[in-house]
Amino acid sequence: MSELDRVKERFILHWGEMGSLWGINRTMAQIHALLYISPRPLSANDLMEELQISRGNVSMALRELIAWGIVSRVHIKGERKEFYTTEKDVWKMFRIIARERKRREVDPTIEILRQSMVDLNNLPDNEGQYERERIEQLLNFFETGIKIYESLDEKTPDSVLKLLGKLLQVKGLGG
Amino acid sequence: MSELDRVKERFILHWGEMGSLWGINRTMAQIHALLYISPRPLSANDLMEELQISRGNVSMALRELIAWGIVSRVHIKGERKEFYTTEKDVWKMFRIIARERKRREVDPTIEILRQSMVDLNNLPDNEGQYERERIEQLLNFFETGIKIYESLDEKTPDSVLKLLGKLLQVKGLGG
DNA sequence: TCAAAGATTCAGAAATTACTGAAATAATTG
DNA sequence: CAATTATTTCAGTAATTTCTGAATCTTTGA
Repeated sequence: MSELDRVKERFILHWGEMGSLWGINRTMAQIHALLYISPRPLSANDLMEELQISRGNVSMALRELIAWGIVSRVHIKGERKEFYTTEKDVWKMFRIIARERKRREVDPTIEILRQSMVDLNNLPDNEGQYERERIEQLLNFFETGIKIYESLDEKTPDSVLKLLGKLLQVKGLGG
Repeated sequence: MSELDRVKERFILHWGEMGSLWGINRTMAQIHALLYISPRPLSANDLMEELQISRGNVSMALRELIAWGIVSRVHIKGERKEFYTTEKDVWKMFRIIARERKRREVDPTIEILRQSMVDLNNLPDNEGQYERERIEQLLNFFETGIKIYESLDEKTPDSVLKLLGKLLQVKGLGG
C-alpha cells in the first residue's frame, strides 16, 4: 500500500466517522468520500473491495446517496456494469445537503410548531400564555432561518461570498 | 389530561425525534423540550415522571445537556433537591449548539484535511495531484465556513439580522 | 456522626440501526 | 431465448446506542 493510499484511507475513514455531521451513516459517508477522491467513476465491485463491505450494503448505500442527490450513476460505453460518481463541486454538494436536511428535518418541525400555535390559540381563557410565547419564539427563529436559506439559495456561492466578505470585513472571503 | 398538556406532549415528542438535527439523542432532546416549555425549573423527579424514563437516564442526559451548556442547575432556597432549567433565548441556544458542533465535528475534520494536505505535499514526483485538488477544495470550503462563523459569532443576533436583511433584500429580517 | 434524601454510576438488558449473504430479479449478449 | 453477468431485496445477524435499576456515593440537617 502506497503512502498515497494511506492518506486516502485516512481521509475516507474520518469522513465516515463525521457522517453524522451530514446526517448519513458511516458506509454512506465512506462511499461518498471514496467517490469524491477518485478521478474516475467506480463500480459497485470497486466499492466493495476498497471498503471491505458487502454487495448488499453497497447497493443500499448507493440507493440512499442517489436519493439525496449527491451521487449519480454513470454509463460507460463498452462496459456492462454501472459506475458511480459524485458531485465534485463542494459548494453544490453543500447546497444539495442543506436542501435535503431542510426538507427532512426543518420543514416537519416548522409544521409542528405552526400546528401547536393554532392549538394554543384555541385554548379557552388565557390558558397556555407562557407556552405560546415559547413556541412563538422558536417558530420565529425557524422561519427567519428559512428566509435566509431561501435568499441565499437564489444566489451564486461567489456572490454570497462577495457580499459576506464586505459585510463582515473578512479578507479573502471573495470580492 | 388537558388539551394544553396534549399540545405540550406533541411538541416534546416531536422535538425528541428531531434531536438528530442538533446531534443529541431522543431523551436529551425531550428533556430539553420539557424544560424549555416549562415556566419554572424542574427536578429530576419531575422529568422522570413527565417523560416516563428512569432515574439513571435522567441523570446521564442532564449531565450531557449541562456539558453542552444548554441546561443549567438551579438552587431553589428551601429545597433540598436540585432543579434544572434551560436557556430560553433561542438565538443564544442556537449559538451554543453551533459552537459545540463546530468544536466536536468541524474542527477535527479540518485537522484531518490539513494533515492530508501536508502528507500529499510530501509525496515524491507528481503523485496525488488529483487528490490534492479535491482535498484542497474541501479544506477551502471548511475554512471559509469557519471564517464566516467567527465573524458572525462576534456580532449580536440583531445586527446580524439587520445586515442580512439589507443584503438579501428580505423584508422582516430586521433593520 | 449518623440517618435520610438526593444524585450518580455502570453492568447488563432492551431497542435501534447497520450489515451480510444468499435468493430473487433484471439486464445483456451470443 | 438461454446463459451469463450485474443489481436489488430482505430475513436474519451483528454492532451500536440507549436505557434501566440496583448499588454506591454525596449532601444535608438534626
